[in-house]
Amino acid sequence: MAPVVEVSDAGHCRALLLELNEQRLRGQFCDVTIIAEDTKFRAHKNVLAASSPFFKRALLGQEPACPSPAQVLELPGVQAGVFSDVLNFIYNSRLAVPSPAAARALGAVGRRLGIPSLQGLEAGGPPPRDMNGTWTPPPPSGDPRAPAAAPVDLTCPARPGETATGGGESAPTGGGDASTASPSAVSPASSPSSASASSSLQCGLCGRGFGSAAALGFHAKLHRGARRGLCCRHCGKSFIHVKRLQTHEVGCRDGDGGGDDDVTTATAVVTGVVTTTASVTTTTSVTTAAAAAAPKAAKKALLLRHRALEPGAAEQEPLVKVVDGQVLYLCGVCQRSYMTLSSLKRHANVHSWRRKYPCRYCDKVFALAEYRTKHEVWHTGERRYQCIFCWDTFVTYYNLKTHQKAFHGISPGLIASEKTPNGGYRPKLNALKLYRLLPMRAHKRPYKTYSQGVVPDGALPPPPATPGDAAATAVTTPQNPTNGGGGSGGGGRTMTYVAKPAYAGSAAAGEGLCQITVRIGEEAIVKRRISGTDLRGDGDAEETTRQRQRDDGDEDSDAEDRLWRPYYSYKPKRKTGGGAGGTTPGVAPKKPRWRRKLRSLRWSPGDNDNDDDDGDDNDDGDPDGDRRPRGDSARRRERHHHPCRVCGKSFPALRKLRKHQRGHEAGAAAVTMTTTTSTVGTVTTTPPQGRVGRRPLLRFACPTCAKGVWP
DNA sequence: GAAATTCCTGCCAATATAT
DNA sequence: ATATATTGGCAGGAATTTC
Ligand SMILES: [Zn+2]
Ligand SMILES: [Zn+2]
Ligand SMILES: [Zn+2]
Repeated sequence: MAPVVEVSDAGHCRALLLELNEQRLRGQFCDVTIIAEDTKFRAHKNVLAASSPFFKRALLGQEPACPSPAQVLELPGVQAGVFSDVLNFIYNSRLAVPSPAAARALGAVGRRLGIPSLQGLEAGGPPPRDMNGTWTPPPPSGDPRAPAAAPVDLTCPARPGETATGGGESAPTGGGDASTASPSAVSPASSPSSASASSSLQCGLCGRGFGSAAALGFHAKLHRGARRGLCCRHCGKSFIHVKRLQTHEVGCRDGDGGGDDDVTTATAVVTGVVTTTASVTTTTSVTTAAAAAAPKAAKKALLLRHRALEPGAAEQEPLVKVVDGQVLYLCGVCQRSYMTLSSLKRHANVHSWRRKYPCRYCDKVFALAEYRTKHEVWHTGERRYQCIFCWDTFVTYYNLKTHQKAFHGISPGLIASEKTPNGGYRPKLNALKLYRLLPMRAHKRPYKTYSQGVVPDGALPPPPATPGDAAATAVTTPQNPTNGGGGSGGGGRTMTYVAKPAYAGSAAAGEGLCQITVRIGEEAIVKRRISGTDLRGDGDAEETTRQRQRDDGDEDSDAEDRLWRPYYSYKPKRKTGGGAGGTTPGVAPKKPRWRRKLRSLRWSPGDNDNDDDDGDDNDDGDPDGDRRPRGDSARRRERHHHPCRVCGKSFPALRKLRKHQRGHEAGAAAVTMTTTTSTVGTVTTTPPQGRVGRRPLLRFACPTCAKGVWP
């Protein structure tokens, strides 16, 4: 039967797409993150899946590279700027491509994503019709051919066979809306052909004409940041936040009048600072010849700072000075000095951000690989730090140390290594490790290549291992093979460390709850004695650990190696006067370091929870004004977790936990301990039955496989 | 103000690249 | 194959943030 009224809105599709794009740009309802290079793009799964068979498959978890439905999808080998264009096309059904090279890049990505309209851009060849959606590695990119072409205006043509009411089996592409009518029929943005006619509403960048100021405004917005890599128009520095890019561009434009000889000015300023700093000691030489030029105005300094932020500037030839025969490498941006060139180069990245290290699990990006690694444990919850007294495991070194201080009375200074005035690590010669560092369970990323291009981080790893479920077979290469014992200790020394009772008054007064005997030499022996309260007769659990050579790449022996991992590292002792004082003796008074921490966290577009915070233009010296938002939920969960070792009750703060535990101490006279026995090779273990002063079983971590539940 | 988290840097093993 | 260069993990204190 015929409908009474038929409603149709020719502009509906266009309006819908406009709104979707607005939402994307605001980060609203975004439910997927796409990573291209090191830039993360928030988008809508629906839209992506409707536009690209590859995305459809990947987001359904049907891609080989992505076997499970993903919230985060990485596109190895796709340039961020190119993918930004792809996204813009998907969400706008049109795109202005500025150059033939860009068109080719766009076409290549379009082909791999299976977006028909983009495929045709690639190298002029006929677009491959069938796209199975499988992600293929990027072809070697050096294609110098340059088919001449004016900036391509790519407007998604109507799909053949599509009707105005849609209804194709596959969802329409991002440009599908345009298919409802010919593009020229859509009201707000008219066709490019008609565009040039109305010069009043014409985009100054691409020449496209628009039917309304609003449409033009919207279009212009896409040009501005359009998330197309978010690069500064003046210097090319890339950003993740539009606001930061805009702020930067203002300063960048202002500074650009400075001319080209600013580099020498820069070095002059730098060396000026150097002499000031080094005047205390004896500065012998400063390379990087720079005639002392008159320092310019603050604007110049700003420019200098900005120049230093340019890609590559921070990595340029290092300033070197020699102080007391010691070569120091100076950062040209912040004038910090480093003992090693590699330290300087590593540091330089916090200025240049040439390499970026995005978190696998969230939108954070880091300037150092190590920062990222440390951050990611908050997602995985992996507990690698294991106390050798109680075998409890901890996520961070800090947690371990806090635990050992609180529960075993170990003062950190007693075993701490020396630090250089710069804060660098200088291992104590006889540093005893009273903990054990379990190997990382996360799949190790390949090292970044030398070339400046950032190596894609590879396909996403398998779903994050939950703290309890990783088997020992997942162990990667053992780390930190501090093989000091073999060298010097052949004779075998015995050291005894007596730890205090876990709680005052819990064990017999004055008697150690734990006693560990460490024999140093070829064969390491760790004795663990639980005095007084031991239920097992002699109360002596002994472990023998032998240093072994690593078998690279052998998974099985890796897993086994874990059992063999020495409990400590030994290095020949260097006498320090101190002793039991607690504070590290013999440590030279540290040079006060009034240096700011350089923010290395960045936030991706679409992470709109933080956009409000970004608005602050406080000039705190932070180049990008990054501010860490109010905390990450996962981290909060972690830090709010302070379970009582007696009853297991959790407390948000350690203070409250301690207060609570004092209540236990009154009745702690009857503390009972079981012996935990390990024999190398078979690892027989006595579960902590009825043990007081331990977490409940569920929280007990296996010392060998770090499983959360005791077998 | 204390606790927790992040930043930092010397050192060095692991890895990438050059020869 | 070896030699050299670079990357990243680590300790543990400083700086900063959070409670
Ligand atoms: Zn610097
Ligand atoms: Zn993260
Ligand atoms: Zn412990």
